[in-house]
Amino acid sequence: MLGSSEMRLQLLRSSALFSHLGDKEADAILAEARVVNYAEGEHIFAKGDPGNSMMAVLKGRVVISNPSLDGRQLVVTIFRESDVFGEIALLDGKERSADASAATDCELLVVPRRSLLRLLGQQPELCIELLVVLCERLRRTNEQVEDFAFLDLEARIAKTLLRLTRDEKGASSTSRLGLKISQRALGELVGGSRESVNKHLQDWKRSGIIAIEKGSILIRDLEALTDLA
Amino acid sequence: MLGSSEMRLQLLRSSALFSHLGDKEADAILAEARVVNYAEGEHIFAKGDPGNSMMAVLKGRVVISNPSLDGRQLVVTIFRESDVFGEIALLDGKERSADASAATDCELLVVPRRSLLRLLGQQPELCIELLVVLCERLRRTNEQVEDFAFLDLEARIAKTLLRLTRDEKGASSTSRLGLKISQRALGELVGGSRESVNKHLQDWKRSGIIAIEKGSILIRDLEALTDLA
DNA sequence: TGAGAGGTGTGAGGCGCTTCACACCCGGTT
DNA sequence: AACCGGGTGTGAAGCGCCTCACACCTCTCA
Repeated sequence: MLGSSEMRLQLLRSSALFSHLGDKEADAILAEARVVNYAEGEHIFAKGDPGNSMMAVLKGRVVISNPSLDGRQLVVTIFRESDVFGEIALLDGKERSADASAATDCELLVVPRRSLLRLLGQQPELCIELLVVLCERLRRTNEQVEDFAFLDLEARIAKTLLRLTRDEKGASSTSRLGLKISQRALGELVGGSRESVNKHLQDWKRSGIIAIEKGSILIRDLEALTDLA
Repeated sequence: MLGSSEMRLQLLRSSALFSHLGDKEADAILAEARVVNYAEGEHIFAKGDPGNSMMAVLKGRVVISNPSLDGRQLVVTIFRESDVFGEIALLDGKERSADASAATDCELLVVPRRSLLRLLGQQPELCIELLVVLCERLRRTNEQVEDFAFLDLEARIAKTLLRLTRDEKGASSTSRLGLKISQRALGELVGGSRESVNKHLQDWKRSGIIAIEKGSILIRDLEALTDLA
């Protein structure tokens, strides 16, 4: 893997958190960080584990989810290239607050606790950057609480459907508003059963709001969907 | 109000966020911060307002809540002496993410955005302190999402009842495990209707888990309540 | 003294969602 | 070929919670 260090530097820079780092600091991080690969479906860490590192996604997707006592899962977030996760446990030194596993084959940059803490003390810039990341996280999570408290399942499905297509479009400009996701996975995202998800999708199909073909969901009437959410 | 500046300094120091500040820095904050009083029930800020300040509670209680489209309220947190709130909007420069109003008469230290940002750049200590505060917030909010997704109303009521008594005991050591709160307010805390809250409380009263007297709730069987949550 | 406001207790009806059960379709395996 | 696992479509039954409606109690205030 010679010659890949410049590439890694680029990747590191592409993440919002590290974008303002100088060469020296970026090198310092890279020197102490490891690159780790995970295969699709592989476990990265579990809620309750000691959290002595932070990860940046270099490649692939990572699912963050919460397990319930009876084995169900609630998917909290899906992280992609240039996202950073696992900061919480790293910063306060407590347990990991959720499960993380690889949604696709992926490549992660693992930054150990000590390195990052030291750097934080020296780099107010980085520190503030991290504050902003946490703020975004907090806003997103607050919104989730609100959604669960105020919206019914139909609205929550509509909302996450819209969010997912927005995210997809931003990342890789897919030809159309098509979304490939299993209904069970959608259920885990919105906190509902697979069956209920299916019934709402069928309703929408009948009213022409969406179409379903080859296991992927096409949005036909974006406005109607926005109204539902 | 001459002579109160030392007192304010003490109060400032009592908050976790500012506990590690040197005299010089604390003075710097105090010089630019204002002390503002709010009467019980008074509005402090509303979701969507521009957020150009952060507050520390010197005295009293502040309720943070989210409004729904149909006028209901979900109470997210209750802050008390030495807590800090409103950091999110301050840090990322966006709108306030929730409503804040005075649950009791209270006295707040209002730190303007510019002062704090400047200080953050100079004081890595403070910055890291703030990171920890945000982490705690995030853990708490994540837990709320989980609760809404996995627990039924009964369990949520039990859980917040326990949390409230714990918080009370920590602050002012009340003689017994008594908790004075209206059932409507409890409903807003757990995301349920006043009637449903009442029914569960009645159930518990019948089974001897709690007692209700003079509009305040006594916990009789703490263990049973813990099992429910 | 009587009226009104705010908190509490309780039942009836209804809606949304879950669970269970079963049928179907498709792609890969043996 | 027969077979499986995983994703999908659909109905029946049941439960939890909400809304509505109404009664009662207590405190405050005119």
